[in-house]
Amino acid sequence: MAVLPLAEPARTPTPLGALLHSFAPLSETERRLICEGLGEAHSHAAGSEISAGAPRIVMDGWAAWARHLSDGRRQIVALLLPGDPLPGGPSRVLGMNHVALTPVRTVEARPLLEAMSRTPGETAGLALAWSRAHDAAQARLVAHITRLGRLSAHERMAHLMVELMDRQRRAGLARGMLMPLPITQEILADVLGLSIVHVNRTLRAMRREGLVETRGNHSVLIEEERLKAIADLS
Amino acid sequence: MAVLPLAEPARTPTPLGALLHSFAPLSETERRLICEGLGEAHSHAAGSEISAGAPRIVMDGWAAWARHLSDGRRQIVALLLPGDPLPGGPSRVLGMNHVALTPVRTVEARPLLEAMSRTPGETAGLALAWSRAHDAAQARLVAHITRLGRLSAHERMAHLMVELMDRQRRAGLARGMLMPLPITQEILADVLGLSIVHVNRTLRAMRREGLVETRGNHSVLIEEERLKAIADLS
DNA sequence: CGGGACCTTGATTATCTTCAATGCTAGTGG
DNA sequence: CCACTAGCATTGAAGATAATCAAGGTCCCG
Repeated sequence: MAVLPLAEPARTPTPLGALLHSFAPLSETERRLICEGLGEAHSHAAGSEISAGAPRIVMDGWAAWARHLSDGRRQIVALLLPGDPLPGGPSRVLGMNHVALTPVRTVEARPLLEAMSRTPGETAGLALAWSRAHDAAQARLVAHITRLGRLSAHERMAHLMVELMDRQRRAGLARGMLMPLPITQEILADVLGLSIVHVNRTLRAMRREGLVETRGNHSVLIEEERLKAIADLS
Repeated sequence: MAVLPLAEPARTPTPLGALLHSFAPLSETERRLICEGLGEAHSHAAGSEISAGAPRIVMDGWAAWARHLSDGRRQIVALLLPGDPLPGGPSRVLGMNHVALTPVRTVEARPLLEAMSRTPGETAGLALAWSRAHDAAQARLVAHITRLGRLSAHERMAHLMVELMDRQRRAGLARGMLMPLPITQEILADVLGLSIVHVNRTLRAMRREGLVETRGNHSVLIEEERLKAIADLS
């Protein structure tokens, strides 16, 4: 049996690298840039607010972009998974803020962005991937609007599960039909615009139908094709 | 009585000019550019789809950015009012499309965009206004998510009325508390994620409370402050 | 072992949709 | 001028969906 070649150092593919690579093929140079050309890291406790003066990237854990109403209601506008950028600028506009949903580790994105603008010739693929990732984030906002406006609770849940599977598969975080889901039902409720009780009942019904299956430590196994059918996705 | 000075030709302020001016003060050169530097015009019949290969600007009438589900349900993601840009690129992504809700007149935006990149020195204010208008559109998407996810039917309607008043006031289309509302209740339902019947009942209740008052030809008079209070807006 | 965070469940109520008519108004062709 | 039609608004009744209220239950951790 041949010994596996070790000349190529085992480069642990980070979620950011995998995610960008899923949007456009990256050269060796670009992949190295993604692994090494990142700024200062920072850890955020679960539940803490992430003040984003400069653009950062989520490396580990889940965060969210949320809006609070004065009576305590909360709507999560977007979930931020490993590999996703945290918009850097006017986050405070309209009562929006970033929250760490689990313990989160982020890094500064500026060095990467500067490298991209400094040597555009060598980072064309990276720029394309970055731009496509941005478009995908925009498309997710639009999908979220449709989900909240026109889908029932079951459909919303199915739709979200499919979205999360796609995103985590791109980032190399899902294996087969199994993916992390490290958030509470209360957070799911704030994403889906439902009450926590109704999220619980919806999940119970879906478990009974064999659509999702909780697998210990904050992971779920999903029946992707059936969920897609329910969510009216191709 | 002094004769009004006529040296300055009466420049009818277009909605586009007024809207951009509301985001950043514009020089005389910039205002002239907005009036004269626009591309080919096109009319679209009510109900027709607007295929946007190149970026265009709505000059008159209301359009929408909509997504259709396979069973006929429809969600309007954004309303496009006079002065608003129609995103030019990947509109077909994810089953999205542009629809004229009333008879609509649009013009090509390219000449204006080219003028901005050709003479950046003379169009700094215009560029700032354009960028802020873009940010505002993004903020509206986020507000729409919160509206659909966490507000009741009454709150949604109030919130939308306040948004439409603000937008039309900026574009010079509202006078006092009176603004155009040239869309059917069915379209309102597709914006707000409600059934047409419930929109009707919600409007009736709001009329009875004196919050809105229909004024003939597709116009409404609103009690802005009370609506803001209902919608949890400052 | 106690406490806290999270999940689960039943009972009740509120909100919203669906179904089915009816009315209203403007445009159309005889 | 007048039926006639189409599109839109309105309303009642019934039913589905989701929220709220109120208890437990489970699990982990100090």
